[in-house]
Amino acid sequence: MTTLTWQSVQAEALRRIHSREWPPGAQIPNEAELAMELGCARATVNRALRELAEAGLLERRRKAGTRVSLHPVRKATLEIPIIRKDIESRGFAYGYRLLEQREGHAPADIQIAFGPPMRQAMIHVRALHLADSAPFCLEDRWINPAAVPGITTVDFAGQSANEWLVQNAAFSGGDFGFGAVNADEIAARDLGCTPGAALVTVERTTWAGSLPITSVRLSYAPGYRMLTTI
Amino acid sequence: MTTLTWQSVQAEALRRIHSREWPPGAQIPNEAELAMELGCARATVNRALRELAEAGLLERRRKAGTRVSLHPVRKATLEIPIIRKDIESRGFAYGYRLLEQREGHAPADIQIAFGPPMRQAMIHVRALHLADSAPFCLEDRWINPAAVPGITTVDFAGQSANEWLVQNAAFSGGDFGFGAVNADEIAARDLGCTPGAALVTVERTTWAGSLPITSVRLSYAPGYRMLTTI
DNA sequence: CAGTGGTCTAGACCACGGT
DNA sequence: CCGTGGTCTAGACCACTGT
Repeated sequence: MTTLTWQSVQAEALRRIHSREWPPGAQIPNEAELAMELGCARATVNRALRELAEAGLLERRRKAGTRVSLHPVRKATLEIPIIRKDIESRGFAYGYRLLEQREGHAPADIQIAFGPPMRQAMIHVRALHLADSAPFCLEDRWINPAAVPGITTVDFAGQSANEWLVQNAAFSGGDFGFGAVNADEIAARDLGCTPGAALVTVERTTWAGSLPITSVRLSYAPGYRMLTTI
Repeated sequence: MTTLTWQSVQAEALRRIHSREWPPGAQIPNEAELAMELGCARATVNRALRELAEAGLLERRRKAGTRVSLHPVRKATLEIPIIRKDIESRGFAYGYRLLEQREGHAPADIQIAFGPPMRQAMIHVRALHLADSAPFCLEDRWINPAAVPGITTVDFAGQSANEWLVQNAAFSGGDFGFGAVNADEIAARDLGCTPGAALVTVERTTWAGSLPITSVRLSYAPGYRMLTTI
């Protein structure tokens, strides 16, 4: 007998879901029964179904068993690469230009994102990422110097704050937001687009435990799209 | 002795990564060694490290062992709820209005998204999703009737195509993209915003195997943001 | 209380891919 | 070749939760 892989068990479960053999809302056999029916160990069934549950196709609860989701919440995983990698993977040459680096006090919306008011001056960095010499992405970043010792002496003219922080500041997690804005005069000038153009914006605040490290807002040149599969 | 959970093994691994005990780029002990050191089974170590590898923090290769990623590609998971659920979870009352439903031939960009040219007429649906009676999201959808038998007789005035399809068309996967556009005259009128306003757009094409089912473009009213954590 | 999923274990075999 | 991760198995105990 050929031993089943968890992938084949998962494929069989997907087939039954798609064929309506297990219709939406229905309860499916429990792990022990499936293992016996398919001829594999329960752990294999568990591995297969666990992933489907994580993907939102199944809902599992102890004692209540496993059901096919009525309203599957599709989950798309976005990869958040370093901007340089993003540009290079699109087949362009990467370029970088520091626009501004100074200390100052963050505007209210950044302070709110950081939670407790930061009394210390923060570091403000504005930079432009280029793809084949064309503006690709405008970076507007605030860094909490208290979270990153030694940062006040770093010059971000040669290396982007993005990459420096990845290598020098261990972070444990972050918030991530995504939206659209009309380019203001300054962004339009830096990105070489018309004022009012619709820009994709990505905002990210990263933390080391409960200590905010940095908050960055990326504005992408018009036409930028993020792609993934579900 | 208390048995370790895979979560605690994972937490210990994360601690070593964040503390630079396992610095970026370094090779870490193999599974058998870690299992012995921590006092658990190798399968437990495997489960813990596999998830970290999936998250992009570790890179694992047979024979070569496991290394801490130099440039961790953070992966953010976006949940793609049914629009009604999205609106309700934001605390608004959901409303829906069908704007247009007819048969016709899709524009070139949709046909390209669908791959092989669709010779049969497709169904075009335009609808508006409302949050507390205010326009929230404009839906522009093309449906392949060959993939969804019986759809030509469905009236989407009462139920959104979104929900009808979820319940009646099994799909196996899809492409997902999002970007930003300036509202054109029509979108501005339907969404009640000014022409030129920056709108978040989500485009999704879903498939049943290799058969395209539907391609939808959602344009969200100004101010919409998608949020997640990494 | 009892059924179900969640997890751990010890051992085994195998696939991949550096060397 | 052979070390390493990937996976399967059979059995066990436990945590949660519906009844």
